[in-house]
Amino acid sequence: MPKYEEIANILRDRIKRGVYPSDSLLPNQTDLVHEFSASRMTIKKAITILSMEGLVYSRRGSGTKVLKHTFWENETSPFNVYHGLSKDMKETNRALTSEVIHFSVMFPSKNIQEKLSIEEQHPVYKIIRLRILEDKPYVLEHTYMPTDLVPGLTDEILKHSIYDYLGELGVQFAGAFRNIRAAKSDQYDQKYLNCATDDPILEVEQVVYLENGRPIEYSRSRNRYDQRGYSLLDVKA
Amino acid sequence: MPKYEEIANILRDRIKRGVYPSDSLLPNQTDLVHEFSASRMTIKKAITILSMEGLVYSRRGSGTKVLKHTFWENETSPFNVYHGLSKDMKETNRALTSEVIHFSVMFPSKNIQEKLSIEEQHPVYKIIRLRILEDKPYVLEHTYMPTDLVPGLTDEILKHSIYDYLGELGVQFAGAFRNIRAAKSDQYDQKYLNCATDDPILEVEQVVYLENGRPIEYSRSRNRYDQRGYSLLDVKA
DNA sequence: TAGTGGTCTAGACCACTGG
DNA sequence: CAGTGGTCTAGACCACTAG
Repeated sequence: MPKYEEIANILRDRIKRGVYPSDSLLPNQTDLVHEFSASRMTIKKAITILSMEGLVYSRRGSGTKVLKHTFWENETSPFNVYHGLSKDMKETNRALTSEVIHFSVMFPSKNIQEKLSIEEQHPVYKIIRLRILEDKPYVLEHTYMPTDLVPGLTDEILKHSIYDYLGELGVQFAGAFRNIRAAKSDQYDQKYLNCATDDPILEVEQVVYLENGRPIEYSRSRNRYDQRGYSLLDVKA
Repeated sequence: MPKYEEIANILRDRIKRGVYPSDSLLPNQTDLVHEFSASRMTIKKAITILSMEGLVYSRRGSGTKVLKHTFWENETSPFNVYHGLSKDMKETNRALTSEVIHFSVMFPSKNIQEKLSIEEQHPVYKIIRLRILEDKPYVLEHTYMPTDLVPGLTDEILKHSIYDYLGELGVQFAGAFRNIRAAKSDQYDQKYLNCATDDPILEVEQVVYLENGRPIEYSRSRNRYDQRGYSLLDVKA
């Protein structure tokens, strides 16, 4: 682990423990340089991390202030790259199971071709899974993945975690692009998510990219409106 | 403007013009050091910006690759800090008007007190505005702001842009925290957004923070589900 | 093994804040 | 004015990738 991350971890810990209380100032960077035997560039990098997390705010001339973070301190997700629902839930110790509703191989439609940047002859998996959280229907996921990027996908894997399997394959992610919107529930949603005809759906459309820039997943997640939201933190650059 | 931003701008421009095509490699950092007469740390910082924007991806040992960015290249919003709807729309040359439905001063409820980190005796503005985009109802905004942070707010200002006014006051923002969810439309929504009883709503709940860490705005934006979505880009750190 | 990007340093100068 | 954080440099070492 890089030194700047270690320092960021220590400082974050002090903030959470109240060693540096809300509205107080962090020690100035030169002091931190001495404490951690690091260069100022390194200290600065550590503080930048905390600043991206919304924990502190630095201003030229006046110092680095610890912000009140009550609003998001008990958020589960650290707003970072997607590792699949299974991992999310493991971290919070909530039982997640999956029911495979559909699993096939097909040639991609125009839309899927565009989203996954592939040609018409390039086969893809089509997967529909119902994710069940603590015995209640949670999300209905429609997923498309190029077959060559995920060799050996089986029904058994789908019942557990695709992302665990991708981890075993040594796949590395670069990032994801998402669109979030509200939608009316369709018959599929009503049947599997067990929702009323006038219940809305929170749809998250997502393309996940690999390190080499190739899209590995295009999916639409249909979430029960009363079970799932999306949180995000925007920090001035 | 810092040197690393200037360099990032030049590189971004070259990528968008196709001087560095998709899937090709950027010149290595030492070459860029010579071209821009900068240190490697500065070049690295410039590349980090592009990487945060999802334009390139760097890997130790193999170089920095230009990614395909067709999926989000025509996105309007650069996913950064909120500057108000008015500014968003000015940039895309779309006519936005506002109808002030409610404007009053009140003492905050428990919920508002928490969200704005203020006491019960601390008065706030309560504002309800209907934003109309190109003659069609777009968003119904319920907004609360501490009165002392926004002195001299008038009906006239609300008809145009709060954020323009805050700019005049010299207010500086630090960031925002948002929750996004789907919801059923209520009578208010139906009346002002002109939507059907079974039309869903995309609700964005938001707290905007100042540089000094004080929340300046708590709002709930009720968006017509067929007119507005939310896009975001997640990049591996 | 050669070439790449990631990290780190020590020191410098500057812009800004606040008394 | 003194003290703060923001930027920048030149050079160094290391981790990783690929031929």
